[in-house]
Amino acid sequence: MSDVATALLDAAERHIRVGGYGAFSFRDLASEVGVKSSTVHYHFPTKEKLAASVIDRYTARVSEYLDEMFKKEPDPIKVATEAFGAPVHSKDRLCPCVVMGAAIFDLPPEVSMKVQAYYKMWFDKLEANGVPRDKASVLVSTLVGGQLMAAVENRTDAYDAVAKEVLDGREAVAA
Amino acid sequence: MSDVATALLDAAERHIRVGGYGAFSFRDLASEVGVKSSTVHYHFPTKEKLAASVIDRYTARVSEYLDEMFKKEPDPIKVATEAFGAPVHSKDRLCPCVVMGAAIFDLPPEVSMKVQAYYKMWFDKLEANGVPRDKASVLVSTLVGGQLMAAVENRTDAYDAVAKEVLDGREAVAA
DNA sequence: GTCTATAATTTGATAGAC
DNA sequence: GTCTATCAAATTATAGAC
Repeated sequence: MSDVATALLDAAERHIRVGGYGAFSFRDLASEVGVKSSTVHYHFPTKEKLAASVIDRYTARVSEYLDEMFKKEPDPIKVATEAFGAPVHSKDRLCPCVVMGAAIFDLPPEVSMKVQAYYKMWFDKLEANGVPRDKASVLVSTLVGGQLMAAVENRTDAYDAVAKEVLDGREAVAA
Repeated sequence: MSDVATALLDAAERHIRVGGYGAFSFRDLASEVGVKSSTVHYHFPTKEKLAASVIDRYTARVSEYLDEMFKKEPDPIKVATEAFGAPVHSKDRLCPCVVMGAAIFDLPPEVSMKVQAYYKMWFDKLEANGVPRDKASVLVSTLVGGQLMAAVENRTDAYDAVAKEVLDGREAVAA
């Protein structure tokens, strides 16, 4: 992957985190990276492929991050609450798959499949670490909602409250 | 409110539920209602005002619905899980304020304020029915996430599982 | 209130030179 | 690989006739 292609994916991911698939144009990315829009088309033939590449790369990155986390922290609930909290506590604020997930029925097919694959990655990873599929679905839903509401309310601690509730509930079950 | 204006709001709301603010144009609405795009501008001067009117009307509708519900059902958790479940179990599938909330930083100011006002309405209504503000925030987050993930997974029961968890948790706390 | 017509801009995408 | 130049289409919005 060339430096330009990487920079284009970075720029696209930033825009997607803010407003989803419709929130960037080839010219936006080009001007931010310092090339022309035809150069973007050289690296990514269509917008659909570009967005799919963004989510693909993002999924791989989070997957690796989770593998690292699980080596140090055996509690999957703690890992999940921290992972979904990371964008909230940074300037990114929202996961690209939360923003795009809300408009899943409006996405080009390749992109919606990649978004679904991101969540499947999560469910597989949680299952491999002892969380049954149905519990994983509820857990991810809760943290996704926390992320979204922290953005809407513009309060980091709206997410933290959800995370605390999840962690307390786990202890209650474990006890 | 004229019949045409109402039909335009209906059409806009349908599109927003699928893909948010960017998912419709004046021509889309016009052709669906059977008028020309300039007629849409007669009723709503700008797209921002139109979207704001959609959310305004939606908030008022849900507010009335909640008042009705609370007359028959005193348990606010049950009311909330049913209310957020309604779009999931219909062809609407997503609340317009869930879709738009995910892209809150990308919305025109008037629209993002209306979306925030929708959630404030929820918090006020829950507080008036005995749910403290911080608990309300966690509850709404969880149900919003359930709605979003039911769409992503394309399974109604992804929401139902979240709703069940919320209801079971309430009983545990109440016990 | 609704129409025709159009302005001004932006969009995704392509052809072809270098 | 990157550029200039361009296309065809779509967008929000306005002016003015009826």
